[in-house]
Amino acid sequence: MSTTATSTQGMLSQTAAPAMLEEQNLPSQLGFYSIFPSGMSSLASCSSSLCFNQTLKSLLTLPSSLVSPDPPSNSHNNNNLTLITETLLSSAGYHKQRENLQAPSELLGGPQLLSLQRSTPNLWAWGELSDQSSLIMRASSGGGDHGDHYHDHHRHQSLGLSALKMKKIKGRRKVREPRFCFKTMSEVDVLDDGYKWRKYGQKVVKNTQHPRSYYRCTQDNCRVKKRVERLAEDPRMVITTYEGRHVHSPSQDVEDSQASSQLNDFFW
DNA sequence: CGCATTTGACCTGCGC
DNA sequence: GCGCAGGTCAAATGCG
Repeated sequence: MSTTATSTQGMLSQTAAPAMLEEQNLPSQLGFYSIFPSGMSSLASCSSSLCFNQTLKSLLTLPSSLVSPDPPSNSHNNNNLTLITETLLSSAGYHKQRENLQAPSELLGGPQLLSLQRSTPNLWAWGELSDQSSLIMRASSGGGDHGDHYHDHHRHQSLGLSALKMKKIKGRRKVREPRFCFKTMSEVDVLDDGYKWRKYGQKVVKNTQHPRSYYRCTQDNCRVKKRVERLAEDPRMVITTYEGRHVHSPSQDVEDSQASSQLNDFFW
């Protein structure tokens, strides 16, 4: 089902034209940011893939210190994405417009190219990994999800980790990598973001027509994952959720790597 | 033949 | 405690 988008290799330069950014209310109680490059207020005026690439690559090349405070000062108030968007947009010449919040129906029906979503409230706090067992977990999994935890469990058992210690690990709240979402209008599911991904699962989510696909970065030691699904209310919209930070620069064609090298000094 | 994808099974978390 | 749903694994399969 998934196909790779034709590669559009435009980088968003530091002098990019300003855009409008709107925060909108959704039924999910999550804040969505929609980015409209200047002069491109409708889908017809811009290739969605191009817009996606431009903005996403800029996001992916932000200094990690700006992307994710580690740990965040308030684990119950995840503002990582807000920080991402505001920092990125100001540095890239975008500006934000909070006025005229749109209703959900307008959001779904209106012209939009790409949006960012705040991470869900991160109840799996960052700041609580301070003891030895937690450090083991983090070092081995990179602070992974429950799947990594599951394998860490077996790994630790094989290494002879005491049952008491395992119980201590299991009793801890897990750590989640920083996450953010893009909502893109696109015919293809997997948009080119400069990184190479391997699909490791697909799941039909309840009450949705379209399956959710799970991808993992193919780079060794890079544990970044992404989920790709189509919006139930509007199958034209693709929701891409990134989790984690890349520990390498994007794998790209020669000409593209040259074009993007300026911003790839910082990667995650 | 090697690598990517598919897909059923399994595990964990969460709500009731 | 139980059942459900989401997320991941890994063997099977497909493809270049």
